Amino acid sequence: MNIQTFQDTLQLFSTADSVDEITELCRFHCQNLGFDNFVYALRIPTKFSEARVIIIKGYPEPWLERYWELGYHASDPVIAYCSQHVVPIQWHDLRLEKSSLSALVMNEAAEFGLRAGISMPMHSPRGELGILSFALNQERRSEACKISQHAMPYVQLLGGYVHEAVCRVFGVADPEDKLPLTLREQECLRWAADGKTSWEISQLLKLSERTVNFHLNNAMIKLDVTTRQHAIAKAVLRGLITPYPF
Amino acid sequence: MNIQTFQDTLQLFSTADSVDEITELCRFHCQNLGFDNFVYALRIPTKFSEARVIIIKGYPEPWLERYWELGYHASDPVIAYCSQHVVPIQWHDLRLEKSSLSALVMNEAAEFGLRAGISMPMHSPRGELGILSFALNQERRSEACKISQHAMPYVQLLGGYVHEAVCRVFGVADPEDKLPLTLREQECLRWAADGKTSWEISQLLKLSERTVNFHLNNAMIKLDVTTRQHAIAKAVLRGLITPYPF
DNA sequence: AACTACCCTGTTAGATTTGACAGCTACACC
DNA sequence: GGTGTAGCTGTCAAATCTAACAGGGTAGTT
Repeated sequence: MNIQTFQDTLQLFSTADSVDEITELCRFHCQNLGFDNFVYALRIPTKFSEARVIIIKGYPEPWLERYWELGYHASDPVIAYCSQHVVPIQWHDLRLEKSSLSALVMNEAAEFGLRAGISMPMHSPRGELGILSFALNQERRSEACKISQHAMPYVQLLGGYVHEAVCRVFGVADPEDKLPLTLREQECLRWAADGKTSWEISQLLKLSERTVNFHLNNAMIKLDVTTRQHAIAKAVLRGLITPYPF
Repeated sequence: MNIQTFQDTLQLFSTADSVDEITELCRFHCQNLGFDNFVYALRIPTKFSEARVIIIKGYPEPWLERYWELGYHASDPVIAYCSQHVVPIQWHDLRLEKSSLSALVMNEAAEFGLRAGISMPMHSPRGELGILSFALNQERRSEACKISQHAMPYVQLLGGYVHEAVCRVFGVADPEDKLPLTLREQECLRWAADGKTSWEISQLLKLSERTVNFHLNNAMIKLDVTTRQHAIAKAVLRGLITPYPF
């Protein structure tokens, strides 16, 4: 299939309005590109509770179950890569340290028939992270490389359209409650995330130390947490604050 | 140029390490795709409501000047579209209301030789927004449509690589070479980011409270900070830890 | 005038973290 | 055997944060 024809099929995602339709389209492209399995996972930072995860399944069910049960998402090198980049990666290009948790996850995946593959990260405006992956149960390494290499541009293109379709179907585009934090709360949090103590922040903002604690406390209440660490992790993850240099 | 050859040329962005190199590569692709002008703009959120903007120029200078002077970015329909989407748009597909500010901007752009075009939005992990645009000074509308249509997939692919290159060159979110946190350090940090106290973490990991503090202290030393908050902000921003589902 | 949202400040007690002093085991590598 | 790295545990004092009790203000809306 040449690129223009491929591009035309992508328009189908614009009209898909159910999970099943999207799944079918993905399955089609998966086969078409010569892969055995696919999965698309979307992480949506939610209000004050935890993140919400949506999955379009085309992976072996036993693996997905094991994956979530053992919390492999925390060590998955693909997720680590995707949360930092915007272009696709072939799994064999991931730099893994031997006998690391990351390597363990990848090895176990291989046992479930996910031996090689390619993943495309998608970031959207409100911090959503989507990952579209295609996998091969291919023994021969050179063959797998060839297929992955060839699929690179197609997967990158697909990523955007799958992402938009899923976001649309699940109504992710809610612009509501964008900034639950007031200006002062953001300022104080940002400095706290920069390692400043309450007293130091009070000097920076020319406030009393009590006021700084007041704002930070309000921020913690709004974020539904009880420590500054948790508040900062949450705020950073959903882009509510952007700590300075580093 | 077929898609595989095109994909190969994209790898050049990975090694570009100056604005000039990136500009040259963009200029090449601009001509190659049949366009007259291009521009890539990257908006990096810094403080609250403030932002840093980086521009790779391939647009008529007088237009860029006028654009910034009159604050057109506030009414630019391309920016409005790009801040909400992840797939490219052909300008003539933008829904404009007559005699709106948006229409005014587009009309004026046309007077500067930017009559038709296509733009690709790029969002990255920490809220950066990149927009890669190619423009045509083409009188005949049908001709322009054809070129834009054909360029769609190429521009979408280009977007990711230009974006990564610019972010790398300007040190946006540069992880200054991964600091290796040990397994235990990551675990402790992850739980701390989830609002757990040292004692709670010790129960979760079946360690003594002292040991948890020991690991967290080591993590803080490696990250060159003096508080847990700072350590967590840094680790989260660099993707060293992933506190939430995922 | 009442209500709301945001901002500012004070005190106190108890929990938690930070930084310093110690010491121990296990494994890999040269 | 020595060296390095990673992991584990202890005590103690000072710094810092959390949570609770207070109180004050401005500005804009209904």
